[in-house]
Amino acid sequence: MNDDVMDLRARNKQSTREAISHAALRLAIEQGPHGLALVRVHDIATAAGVSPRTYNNYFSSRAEAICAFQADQAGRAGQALRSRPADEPLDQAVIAAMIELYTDPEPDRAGLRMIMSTPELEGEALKAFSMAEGPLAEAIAARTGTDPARDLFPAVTAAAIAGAIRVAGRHWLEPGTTGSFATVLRGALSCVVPAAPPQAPSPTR
Amino acid sequence: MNDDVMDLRARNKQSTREAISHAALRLAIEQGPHGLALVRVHDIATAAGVSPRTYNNYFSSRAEAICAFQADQAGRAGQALRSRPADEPLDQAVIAAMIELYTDPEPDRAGLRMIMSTPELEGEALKAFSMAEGPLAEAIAARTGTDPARDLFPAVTAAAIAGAIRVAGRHWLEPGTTGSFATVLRGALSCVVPAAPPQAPSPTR
DNA sequence: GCACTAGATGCGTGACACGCAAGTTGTGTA
DNA sequence: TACACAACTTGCGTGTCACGCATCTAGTGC
Repeated sequence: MNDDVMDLRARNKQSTREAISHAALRLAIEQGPHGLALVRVHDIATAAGVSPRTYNNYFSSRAEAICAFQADQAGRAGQALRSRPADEPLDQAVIAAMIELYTDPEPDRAGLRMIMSTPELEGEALKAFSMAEGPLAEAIAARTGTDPARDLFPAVTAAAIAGAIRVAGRHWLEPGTTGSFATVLRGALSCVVPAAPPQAPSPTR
Repeated sequence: MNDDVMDLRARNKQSTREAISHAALRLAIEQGPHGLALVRVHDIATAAGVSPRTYNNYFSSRAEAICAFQADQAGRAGQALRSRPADEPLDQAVIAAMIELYTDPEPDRAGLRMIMSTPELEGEALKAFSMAEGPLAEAIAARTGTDPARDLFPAVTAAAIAGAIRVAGRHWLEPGTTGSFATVLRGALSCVVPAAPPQAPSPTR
């Protein structure tokens, strides 16, 4: 996709981006879901070692900065699915790919709880998860030999996968839930991902 | 749910809310997806016949006001599913209920395009669609006799349904798509909603 | 008819996103 | 190595916004 060897510029850019989003998430966690308003842009920028103006060059809202990690991770979903062997059934490939992507390492409970149970972050969190949908749909279409422009199956399945991951996360955060995130995720995904697309493609036009 | 007879206060409140959200959506459509920033709070309030301060008593952001109709509609999804006969298979009930909810009347293309293809509105639009999930999950659990606290099936399916509706909307807006929204919606939903929950409930703990 | 309460409005404040222009640091070339 | 160019950072100024608070208005119930 892109060179393993990035420019110094690109690497600096990447690392300040990570510094900002990491600082934003850390400060948000410190204040908790009810004190989000207390996390000022100035604090995030200072904690990341940049000026407030630079923070705004990278993110146009606090929510975006806080959820950047989730968004980046979701953006890798398509690639994760493509890396599975082509002869694997769709459901098994999806489950294996998503478990690898989302449990290596096991998610940080505090961070996940922050972005998933803070009303002000809800929209941005949904946006982050939905970033997986486009690439996922393409990967599904490629794997199943369906034409995404004519058949809704890839896009719908991608949306269902993103939704299942979200639901799994929410459930995993509930008090009393034992078991690894991988187990929960497998259970959620197996509810909605078929082994193969339906024979009669859904008509679209 | 609530009395058919609302008091005058409640009716006024409801109509003010609708006036504001309607004005917000109308002005947004006038400016188009690329001119959203030109829609000022003051304009919305004036168009709705209230003061800017009152606008803020109802909505805490322009996006929220613009997407209020979608959010309200999504909030009725659970009720729509419950109104289907109890002996109908899950998939047929869901499809019938969602088609009734979302095609009576046929959606307004301009409005739907506005909220679904404007980046600044994306988060709020996703939030609006996701408002269907909670009630839908409860209705699904009730219909299938599953315990939502122990089985992920209802919540995952609800999320998949919301996602399918979203994808159907996006597809229906694409140029070159003929056919009613009902047709597209049926095709999308039939990709992910099973006739019955899987025999072995997904383990959750 | 009257006291009470929910909602509407005006004002003031703190924060934020972003355009602009200047300064700083990395890159490719002679 | 030196230099010209491009990318990135920063400070400043501006317009907008969300919201707390106090006040006024209109609907409700006795």
